[in-house]
Parts: sequence; structure tokens; C-alpha cells
Amino acid sequence: MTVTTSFSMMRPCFTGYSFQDLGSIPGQGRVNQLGGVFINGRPLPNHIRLKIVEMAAAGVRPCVISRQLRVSHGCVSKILNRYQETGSIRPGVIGGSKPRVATPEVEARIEEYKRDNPGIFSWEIRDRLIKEGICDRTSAPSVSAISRLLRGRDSEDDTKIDGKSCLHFHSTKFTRKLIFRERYSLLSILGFKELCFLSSMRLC
DNA sequence: GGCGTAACGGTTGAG
DNA sequence: AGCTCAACCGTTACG
Repeated sequence: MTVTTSFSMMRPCFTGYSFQDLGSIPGQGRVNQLGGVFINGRPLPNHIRLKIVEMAAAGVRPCVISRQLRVSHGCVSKILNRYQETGSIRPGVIGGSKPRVATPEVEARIEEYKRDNPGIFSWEIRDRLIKEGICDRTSAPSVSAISRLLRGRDSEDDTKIDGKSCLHFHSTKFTRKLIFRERYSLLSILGFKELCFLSSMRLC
């Protein structure tokens, strides 16, 4: 059995460092107990990950893979487990926070709070949203997201067309930005082809 | 000796 | 612009 790399197996952002690169990144490369080179906190290069999966598929025992590729057996075990679960050799998405969803209802409520009390702090708005059950602690927009929304709102108040506020246009612009971020994080998980397919099916 | 996994020190990136 | 924090990483050590 052979394992082929599909487009979806490739992460768009991290393509993997080459060991030649390690020399050009002073202080980055470290050596493990097996003599292998790694960068602490960073995923192994794709070609090593692929090699691990290929060797396992060829029936090579994990301990042999570990010794031959000079990668810790814990790492070999992790990568093979992940491959079994997801079918992908790619590492997970590192860093970032879960995108908060500011629904039109939440946006409207934020605007209402601000109208009632123009001096209200963003963190107070967030607290009220949670207290009044509009969102829970995990889904509530972050304080910085709220303040950005309010900043946007304030600048829009200055730009009125025929005496009417452009608030709706700009708040939907805010929502579009969140949707774009959701898509971007999907891109790193699914890969470009899958995302194009889902987009064409209007699934995301 | 081989394997699974918790703990650790590190990086990353959205909020 | 800079900080926070929760996600991930690979290595190490233990059972």
C-alpha cells in the first residue's frame, strides 16, 4: 500500500522547515535523544510526517520508524494516531482563538446598550450580554470585538447619507469580516479544493 | 524492548 | 501596537 499526498494534506500556511533551513535560523534547531533535529513548538516538516505514515503503511514498526527517522516514539505515535483519526498527515491549526459570532441580534443589543448609556465600557456590554442570556461566556464577542464594533459605529454616525445612518451597512460589514475569518480558518483545516467545493455547494 | 500517554517548555495567532 | 490566552507542537519520562 502506498500513501499519496493529496492537495488537502498540505497545509497552506506551514510547508515545513527543511533541515538546511535550521542552520539559517540561529538557536532554533535542537537535537533530541535520538540525534534528530527539531524546532521546539513547531510541527515536523511534511516530508518527515509523510515518511512516518508511509513506513507505517508498509508495515514498519513504530519503534523502527522512530529510530530510523530520529523522531521520538511519542511523536510517531501521535502522528499515526492523528492519521488514523483524520486521514490527514497535517498538523492541527496552531494558535488563534475561536471566532466569536456576533449575530445581528447581538449587534442590535450592543447598539441598544450604547444608545442607552453612551459612556458604557465594552467589558460592561459583554457582561450584560452574558447576564441577560443573549450569549454565553464562550460565544460572547470579545471585549476588543465589541469596542471595534462601537468604533465602527461611531465613525459611521459621522457619515450619514441624506440624513440616514449607514449603520446597517457597516454592521453587516463587521459580520462579513467574521465570516471571512471563519472561511480562512476552514481553509487551513479543509484545504483549498474542499473549500471551493463547499462554497460552490453554498455550504459555507 | 515496545507502546501509550501525561507533563513540560515552547510557538502561534485571534481576540 | 502590544498583551492575553487557549490552541497546537515535539520531546521526555514513566508505567
